[in-house]
Amino acid sequence: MLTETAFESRWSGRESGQATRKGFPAACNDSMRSIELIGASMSFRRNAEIYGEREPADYLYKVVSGAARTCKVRLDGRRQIGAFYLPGDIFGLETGDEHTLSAEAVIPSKIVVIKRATVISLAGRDIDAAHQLWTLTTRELRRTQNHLLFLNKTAPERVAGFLLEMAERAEFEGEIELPMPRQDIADYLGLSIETVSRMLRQFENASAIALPAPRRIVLRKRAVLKGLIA
Amino acid sequence: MLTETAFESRWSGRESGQATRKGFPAACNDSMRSIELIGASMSFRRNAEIYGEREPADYLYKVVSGAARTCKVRLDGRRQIGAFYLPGDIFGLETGDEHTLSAEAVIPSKIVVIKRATVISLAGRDIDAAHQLWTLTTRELRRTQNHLLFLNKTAPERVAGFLLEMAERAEFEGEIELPMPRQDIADYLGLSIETVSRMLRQFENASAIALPAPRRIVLRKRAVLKGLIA
DNA sequence: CGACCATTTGATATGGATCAAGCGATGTGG
DNA sequence: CCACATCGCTTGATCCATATCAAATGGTCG
Repeated sequence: MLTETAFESRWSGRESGQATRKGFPAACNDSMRSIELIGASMSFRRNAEIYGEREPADYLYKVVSGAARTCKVRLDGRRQIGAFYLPGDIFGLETGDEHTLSAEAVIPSKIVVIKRATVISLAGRDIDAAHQLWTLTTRELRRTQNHLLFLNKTAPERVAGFLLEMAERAEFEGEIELPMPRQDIADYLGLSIETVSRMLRQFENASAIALPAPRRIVLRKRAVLKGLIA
Repeated sequence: MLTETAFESRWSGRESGQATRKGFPAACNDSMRSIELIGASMSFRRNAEIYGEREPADYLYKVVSGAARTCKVRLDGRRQIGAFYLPGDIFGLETGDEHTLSAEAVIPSKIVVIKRATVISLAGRDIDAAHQLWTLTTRELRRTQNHLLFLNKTAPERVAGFLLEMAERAEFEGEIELPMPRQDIADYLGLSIETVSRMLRQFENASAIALPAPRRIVLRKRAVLKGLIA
């Protein structure tokens, strides 16, 4: 099956020529391109830790293939996911000297790593690099603010918002391949997996989406979802 | 009464020599000091809008006295407060070309305003200015991430976290003068005013705090509050 | 085929919202 | 100087959205 093959090549680790992703500001794929030149490429297995909370923030990371998440786990086991990073996205700059969140591979992933000091020292000499670094940070800030905003919405609003966000970042708008399990979505949205599941079912019953497989979501009526996010 | 006088001078608009605030990284009061030199000072009445959502983000702002909040109001009237800014804090850089949140004065406030283009062009020439701009953005990002983290906690955790955060920024740790009404706290924490009120009462019953006046909070047992935030 | 894991589905519990007074300051006009 | 209105806050009673608990189902891989 054609789509299944695409899915496999994109998410399962046998990445064949990391696809250029659509619907993404050019700057994001292009800025800090130098990272790929100077950085080292590393592979991570599913759920492998990329860095831990409180570890010194010595590196920046760029997703080549696969997907990463940042998160904070609390004593009682509750977990908040800070963000998901897809191919082309850069992460690890969220902080001062040490990481405030840990990072893990959602699925088998290739990540390019570069010393933070190199970037910062480059930014100290090259005004363009400095500007790129700032742009990147600003983008991260906007994303975080946006995330913050949906945490005081209702469950349907959160899930609809998540789907629309993923659709914008997806290779083909209108069809989403989710790299992450329901638990990750739940922890990102501050809901239980059961509620996430029920909301998806509800959207499907309203024929706003179709669910050919748990990790595959087809957006049928974008307007219905948009109407939900208030 | 001594403390009452301090309160008045700080929050009521007859600001006498904006106090240097304690417990705050030096960089925060010092960075972008130039703003005060080149910027224009403006006064805002209580609840006056400083800028609106979707307005072009042409300026940066620094609180001289008083307090500001950023927020987003939804169709149904629900409101999420993004952050509070106290004297010395800079805001308005959260975004790209237009503000994603609006900003208002919490109480009568003096705000210094500087053209964003000026700052950005300065940063384009001066590597130090660029670095300061980046530092400021990073700090904002960290604050936002931290805020994000408490939105999936329980009500007591959120309120305790808020008190500890305010205490750290307060002039005198151990005694907090809140510039904002309960509704603002509720909208910042994603709770109802009733719940905020009940949590405060609960902390008072546990003698973790004292409430000599609604806007005045004395921290008696910091450890109890810290224990609550999990 | 069988075991395991992720997901879905159903039943019940609960934290916090909402609804509805009451209360205490602050300010205003008589 | 005091009655009274107003506003912000608190308190109590009830309700509801979502969590939690408990199976059942389905998909994947050895």
